[in-house]
Parts: sequence; structure tokens; C-alpha cells
Amino acid sequence: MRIGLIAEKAGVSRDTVRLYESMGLLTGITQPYEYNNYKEYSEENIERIKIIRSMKTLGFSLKECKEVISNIQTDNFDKDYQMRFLNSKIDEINQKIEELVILRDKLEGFRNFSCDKEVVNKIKPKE
Amino acid sequence: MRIGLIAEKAGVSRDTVRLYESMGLLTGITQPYEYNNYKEYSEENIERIKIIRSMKTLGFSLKECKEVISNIQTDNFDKDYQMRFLNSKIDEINQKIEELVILRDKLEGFRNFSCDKEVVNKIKPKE
DNA sequence: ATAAACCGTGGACTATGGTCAACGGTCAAA
DNA sequence: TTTGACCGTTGACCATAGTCCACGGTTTAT
Repeated sequence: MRIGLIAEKAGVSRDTVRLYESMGLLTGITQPYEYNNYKEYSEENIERIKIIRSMKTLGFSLKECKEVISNIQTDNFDKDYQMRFLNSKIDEINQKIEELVILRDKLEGFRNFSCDKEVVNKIKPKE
Repeated sequence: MRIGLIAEKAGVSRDTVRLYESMGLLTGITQPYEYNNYKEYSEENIERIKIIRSMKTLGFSLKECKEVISNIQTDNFDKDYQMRFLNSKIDEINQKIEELVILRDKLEGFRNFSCDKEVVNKIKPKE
């Protein structure tokens, strides 16, 4: 699969794929032909890019994405470090979820308050 | 309250307070003295800054923070727009929560898989 | 075969969100 | 009163994350 196709499948631009590649966020990229310098991107990179995109919208940096991705590699030799990393990352994610719930409740509070006021205004007879 | 104190209470730098102020993210800032140009920051800005900080780590831009903040003002005249905005923002937040849960489950899967392998390796007799 | 669409590379460019340093002025404690 | 900590403004600076462009080469559909 060449860059145009994988970019399309992952929903990003070619430049973004190249950026991620240059930062070591992708793997399984080969240059199998001698008569050109086109690269082949393996299927798994689609999922990888989608995870990165998702993590980005959740407030993670590309550096963090890289850390997560490399710690998700099953052939990690330092199991102890991997455990500590995964646990701290899971804690961080739970923290974010809590903060989002708080924020959502806040917005819902304002919505309902504002909505109630609307209803009251509509019901209330004009003076 | 002057900038140094509010910055400390909100856990950010003075420069960050000034940046947020220059972008219209804060309110209730006065310049009450004639003999100097020091500003007074109202108490509510502490909470405001904390919300902004939180939203930032959750992947929202300062522009979005500003939108949310100004839509949380109860004296909004366009109720209809406010409702639509709040609802779409709540949807967006729920979406983020879902994505975080997926990510967390993924990491937990890897952790448990890796952990199991560890246990197996420890139990397994050496050959 | 030829034009349009693709590719890799390099470098410039952009926006965002901060930080830092220097200036002159102000405040507060000793 | 003086010294150190504070203040506002300005402008430079930085990292991050991405886009855009121009180049020459390649592929592909017609």
C-alpha cells in the first residue's frame, strides 16, 4: 500500500503520514523496489494512525503517542518498566475521563438551568 | 487580587494569565487605581483558569474554551443558539469519553496480556 | 505515447500556546 | 529610605503539529 492510499484510508493527508513516519510513529514501512523509491506501508499503520489521531484529540502529544505505541509492542524486554508505564497511563486516562464527566455535568447544569428559565419565561404571563 | 496572586492560586504563570486575558478568556478585570496601572482580578477567574487548563489537557483549544465560557454566561440572549451549542459540546464530550474508554481498555488488554505472559514465564520450569 | 495523477525530498510557512527578557514604574518591608 | 519583589507592555523566542510548494522522477489510464 502506498502513501496516498494509506493516507486516504486513515483519513489524514500524505504530509501527515510522512510527519508521523519521520517521528518514528509508524512501522512496517519498506522500500521494496529498486527501480523506484516508493515506499510500502503495511496495513497495521492504518489503525496506528487512527489511534494517534484519536489520542491527539484527547490531548496527548505525538511524543506521548509514540511512548504508548512502543509500549504496546508485545516484544518489550523491560516488562517492569512496561507495567509501570501502562499503569500510569491508565491512571492518566481515568483522570481525563473524570474531568470530562465533571465538565459535561457542568454544561448540562447550565443547559438545564437555561432551559428551565426559557420554559418559565414562556409560561409566565406577560405583565 | 493582583496577577501574581491569581496566577499562584490558579497554578499558572503570570504570562499565561496575561495571555488568557489578552484573548478575552477572563472577565471582571478592573484597573481601579489612578496612581498606578495595576489590575484587579476577580475571584471567579481562578475557577475560570482552572477550567481552561483542564479543557486544554482534554484536547480543547483556547478558542473552544472561549466559546464554552461565553456560552456558560447565563445572560445569553440567543437561547436557541446556546442550546444547540451546549448540546453539541456535550455530545463531543461524550464522544471523547467513549474514545478514552476504548483507549483504556486497549492498554488494559496489553497490560494483562503482558502480565499473564510474565506469570507464565515465572511458573514455567526452565528447560 | 502522453497527460494526469502519483511519489520522495527538502525547505519554507503557518497557527497555537506558551515562555522569556528588558524596560520603566510601583509597592512593601526593613 | 532603600532594596527586593512586584507590575504592565512590548517584542522576541520556542516547541508542537501540521500544511504547502517546487523539484524531478514514476506510474497509470487513455
